[in-house]
Amino acid sequence: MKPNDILQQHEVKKTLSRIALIKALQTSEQPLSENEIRDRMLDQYDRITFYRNVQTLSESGILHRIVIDNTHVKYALNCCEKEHHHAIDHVHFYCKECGKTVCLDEVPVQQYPLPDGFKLDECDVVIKGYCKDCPGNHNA
Amino acid sequence: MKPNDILQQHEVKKTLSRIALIKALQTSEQPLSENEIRDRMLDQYDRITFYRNVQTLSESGILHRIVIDNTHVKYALNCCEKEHHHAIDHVHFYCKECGKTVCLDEVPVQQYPLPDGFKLDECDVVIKGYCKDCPGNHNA
DNA sequence: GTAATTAATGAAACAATGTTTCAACTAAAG
DNA sequence: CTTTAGTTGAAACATTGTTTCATTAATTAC
Ligand SMILES: [Mn+2]
Ligand SMILES: [Mn+2]
Ligand SMILES: [Zn+2]
Ligand SMILES: [Zn+2]
Repeated sequence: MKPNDILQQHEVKKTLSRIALIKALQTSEQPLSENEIRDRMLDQYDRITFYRNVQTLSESGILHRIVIDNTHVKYALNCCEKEHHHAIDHVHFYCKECGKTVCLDEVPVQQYPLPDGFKLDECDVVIKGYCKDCPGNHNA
Repeated sequence: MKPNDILQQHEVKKTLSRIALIKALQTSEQPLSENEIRDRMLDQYDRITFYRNVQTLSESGILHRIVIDNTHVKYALNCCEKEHHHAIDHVHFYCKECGKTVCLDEVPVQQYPLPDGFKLDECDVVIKGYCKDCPGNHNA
């Protein structure tokens, strides 16, 4: 789907930096870090604008943030089908060796019991391990 | 259990700043942020030492870090019973209104299917919502 | 208890991620 | 084309965390 159409469909203004951001994410099968996106946006990249657009586009349901840990954050386009506003309903995988991150779109987060009176809003699940391209025999 | 005994049992040096850190965490039922710990450590607090001790004590199984998101991290003592080295086997809850964080020690993280060849190392589950003391009627 | 050894501490400087303010600019609507 | 409301980018700042290295404290050997 074309960046222009995605923006129009979600009713946010079509600007050059947003189009470049969406294009950058479309060049990859996997979620990307800010630096990986910067490298793909070339001169259309500005840090402040990037962070603002991440917020706007994530609120409008175009993309989602994946917090691996406090120092690693990835960004991915949402599946075109789903238009949830901020609910990430699937699990994420992170390879501790190569850093590759995968949206496991087919793996829904499970329901966990909460103490009485507690209300659930969202549930983040990040699985860390080693992808099939990485041996990861770190203790063998 | 006394800080001194905890440190001895896990075979790390008994220093003033480590004892003060453990004491600080023991004053609270819930996980604490760095600032909340600082306020409880008074003049025994130093940022660099704090971060180094968090690393050492977490590697030795005395405490664990809870990454709520990239800007909110909490710290909690491990249950005395369990001596897992870095495996957090339980789910965490975070109240979006008051920031209170709860170790749901009785709620184990569930098993999720991974793509072929992928190896699991750890799985972080953070549930965000509203605790029983917070209405959280943010859209009602 | 004292000396020797080994690890921990704290100052300074830095790094990564993200935010706020505000003037200039651009996209969308009329 | 003009207006207007939203977007951009510069500067400065905030938070979380690390690295280096000289000094200091904790443990071990005597
Ligand atoms: Mn995803
Ligand atoms: Mn916990
Ligand atoms: Zn890998
Ligand atoms: Zn609350």
